[in-house]
Amino acid sequence: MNPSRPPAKGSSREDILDAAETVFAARGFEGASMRAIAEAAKVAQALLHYHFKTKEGLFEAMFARRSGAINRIRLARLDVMLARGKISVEDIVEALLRPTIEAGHDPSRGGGRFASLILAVSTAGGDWQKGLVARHYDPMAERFIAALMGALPGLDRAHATWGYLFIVGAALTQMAPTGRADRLSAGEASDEDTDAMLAQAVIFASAGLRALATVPPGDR
Amino acid sequence: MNPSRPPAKGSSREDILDAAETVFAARGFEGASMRAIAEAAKVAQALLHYHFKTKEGLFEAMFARRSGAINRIRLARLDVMLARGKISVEDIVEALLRPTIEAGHDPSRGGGRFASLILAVSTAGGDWQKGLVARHYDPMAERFIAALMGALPGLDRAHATWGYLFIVGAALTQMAPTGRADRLSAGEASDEDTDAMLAQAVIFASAGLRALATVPPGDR
DNA sequence: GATGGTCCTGATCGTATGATCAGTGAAAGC
DNA sequence: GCTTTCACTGATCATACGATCAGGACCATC
Repeated sequence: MNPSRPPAKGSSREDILDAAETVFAARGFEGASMRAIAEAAKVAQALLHYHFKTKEGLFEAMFARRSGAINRIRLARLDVMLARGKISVEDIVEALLRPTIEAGHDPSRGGGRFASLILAVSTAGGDWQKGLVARHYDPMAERFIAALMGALPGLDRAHATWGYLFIVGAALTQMAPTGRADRLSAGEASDEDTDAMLAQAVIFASAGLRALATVPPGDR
Repeated sequence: MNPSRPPAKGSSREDILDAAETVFAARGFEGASMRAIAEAAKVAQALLHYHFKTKEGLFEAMFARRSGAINRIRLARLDVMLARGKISVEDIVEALLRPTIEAGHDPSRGGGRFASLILAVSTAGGDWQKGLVARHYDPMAERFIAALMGALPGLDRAHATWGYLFIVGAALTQMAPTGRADRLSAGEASDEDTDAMLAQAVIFASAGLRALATVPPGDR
């Protein structure tokens, strides 16, 4: 019954991570079951525990793999721009947002489902989930916040932080294809068209940042 | 053991909804158990099924109660402003965001935890959860989108929809007290200070909206 | 050709879950 | 005073969960 050739070495581990990504994104951490992931990966359930020990271990491995890939691209883009000298806010925002959208390594759909996962993790109450975000995203976030302050004189640390968080929140919530944009706009906007969404997000966020950078005398 | 006076009639039903709000917000839909909710409400677990039939029924009842209360306030504020004539974008954004923050009816903490819940529901993949958002939020959303278009000539339906969604996404993700703002800003911003956050959000969002309203000739 | 290691499986464990049901006590209606 | 209705409970059900375990297949190395 087993195919005579075992496939490329170590492939089942990646298969599990792929399946975990799909199932976790669709049903959340608690909603996803090890059985469903194993079935999606077409391996025995015990193999998940063999590779990742616990459900949390599997989740973190999957989370680290994908977020690491995205953040490497983000920082690479940022470094290229910084090396070139003067940067526009638009460039920074685009470097921050586009890699997440393009992160879908399955050809069919972009990284929208992973976006919901980040969102769920980053707004969750649990300490473990907070730790995940802190470990895997904070270092990258600090570099982008610094870059924003560099590009916009007048933007202090507090405002740059709020700006960064607003941008990520605004964009992340729109990456999952929920069909809500289509519904509310009577079809004139669509969350399937991630490129159009990103273009609007860049305009929206950049203007918002510039406004935060020019707070009048009495701010708070 | 039972107190001789049964408390104010129908109070245990509200107690259950209160407890459900707390537990669902802290652990998510799948992570929350009927047992934990019953314990928090200090009633027998079977009573939850007596009042709400299923776990989904309980969730929807709790969701409807809280979102209804928030949206009533939102729309009331909007109507007052519309009746007064000219409206600023800032007013609309504030009318949209502040009620959610102030929605905490427990004195200790604001509606931050409920914000995570909306977020989880609105980005979830399940059809049932999409339906929840559509039923309980879309009518209110459409009125605010229309108001935005009224206040900003040049803002068409598609852009107003994106703007609305960006605003809600940006603000909602910052309402849950995760401590992330404090961390990233080295203490100069805090997500405990929801008033400061809201002030920044209004500045950020209003500028973003104005930018979306003044898209040059070649848009997309 | 035995040994050891790695990848992988089927069967099974204890537990926690959502849901159901028969029944209790008290108020309301007649 | 009897019955009906309502709010509520403790006990229990079937199921699905995460995790574990003993072992099998394969492939090196000696």
